[in-house]
Amino acid sequence: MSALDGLEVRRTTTAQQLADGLSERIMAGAFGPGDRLRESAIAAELGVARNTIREAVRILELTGLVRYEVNRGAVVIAPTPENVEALYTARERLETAAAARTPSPAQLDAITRAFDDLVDAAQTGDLPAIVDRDLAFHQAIVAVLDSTRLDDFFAAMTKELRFYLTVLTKSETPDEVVADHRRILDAFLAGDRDRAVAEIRAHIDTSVQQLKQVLAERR
Amino acid sequence: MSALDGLEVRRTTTAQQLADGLSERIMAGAFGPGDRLRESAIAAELGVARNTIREAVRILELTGLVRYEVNRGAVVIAPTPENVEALYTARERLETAAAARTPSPAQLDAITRAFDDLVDAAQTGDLPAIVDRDLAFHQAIVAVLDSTRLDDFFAAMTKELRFYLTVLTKSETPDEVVADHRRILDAFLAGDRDRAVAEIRAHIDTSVQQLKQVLAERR
DNA sequence: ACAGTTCAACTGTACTACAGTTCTCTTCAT
DNA sequence: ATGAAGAGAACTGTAGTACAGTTGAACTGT
Repeated sequence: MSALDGLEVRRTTTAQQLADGLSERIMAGAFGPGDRLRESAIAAELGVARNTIREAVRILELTGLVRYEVNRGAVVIAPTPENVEALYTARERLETAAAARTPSPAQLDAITRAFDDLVDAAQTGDLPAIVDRDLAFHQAIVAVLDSTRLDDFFAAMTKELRFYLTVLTKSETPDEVVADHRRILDAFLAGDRDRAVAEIRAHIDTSVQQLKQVLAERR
Repeated sequence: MSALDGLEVRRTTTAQQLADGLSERIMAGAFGPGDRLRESAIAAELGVARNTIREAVRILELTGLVRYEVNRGAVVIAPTPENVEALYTARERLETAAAARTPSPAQLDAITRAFDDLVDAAQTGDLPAIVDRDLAFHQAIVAVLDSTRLDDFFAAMTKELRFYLTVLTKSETPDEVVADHRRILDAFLAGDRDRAVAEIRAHIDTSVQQLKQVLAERR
């Protein structure tokens, strides 16, 4: 602990900060799926130049929350059925691949802790927190793959998914969520890799079915 | 075949075209690892405005060929040992996960064709072509995962890797390359998933060792 | 060889401008 | 009412200029 801890000149650009801020607001629902991000409006409101906003939005594109359409600018991604399907397929592949491996004690510990956190959140009933912990649990599973690149990739998908979930609010009760994940955790703790794979597959399958139903109803 | 085939108004932006062009040039070695992309120079040379170049480079960042450093601008990625290691680890996880699945006949066919292409290239001895076909073979393996998102992710890594390989020129002979891949293909064709996984693991392992050695010698 | 200084080059950001595209609203014909 | 058409507003994509702050490299004195 040095005497200079915490002292740090701003080691970031305005555009980066704007990207972070915009990201937060989008995740919080200030912009819905499919909404356009109008540059001049945002620039005026935040008191920065339009090209700076443009850069910020390009940075946002990196995280996958928006995509560019020619002559229409940045558009917030929308949960189309195909998109949701593709997202969950990728998740399933990664998580089952992870479950097929033998986790290190530390990794097993991290998964267990993530589960405990989920249980805590479920008891309070705080829905956004539950979603957060749910996704963190799965991130801990993917970490068993021991690959930072895959961790990052999964984290990006998680961000996208969390956004969809805030929009779609799926219907499972907290108790069901906990029960689902407990089965997965048990399989891991028992060292039964086949069962872990199967549980994860089942869990993701029901999740995607639910989501697709919510999507269909929204029409 | 309509009378209007091929007629297409440019459905892309200048920045996108610039990004594509720059990407090509980087892949071709016009910029080496660690080189900075100087905005004003490029803008002047190509006759576009600097902010357009900036956008182009931000788009480039999406594909992973450059990354931004504060107050230094865009820098071409460099093959550090950690980076190469991380890349190959992610590859190994994805490819072995794919090999653990049962490929559809079409997928098996695609893998076989990719191998044949590799053999053709090896016979001509055209090194860049060999690298291309090599990577295409592995892309075909990952396709067994049946996930477009993972396909895209792998393709992005492939782009990065191809860039490194053009810089590093590893030492395997074409014959060795073909032999290596033939073993993998055989395991797939035999439907022996365990052997396929093992062969892939071995192949990637030797690749990464070779690359790391080349890296060490370059110092 | 080394620390300090200086200066040119470059990035990050702001502001202005304008052509071309998309969106919206109104008008007109069915 | 409904839909087609057209006009105008709003917005994006791009160009160009400007300037403060940072970085890197040459230069200086030690």
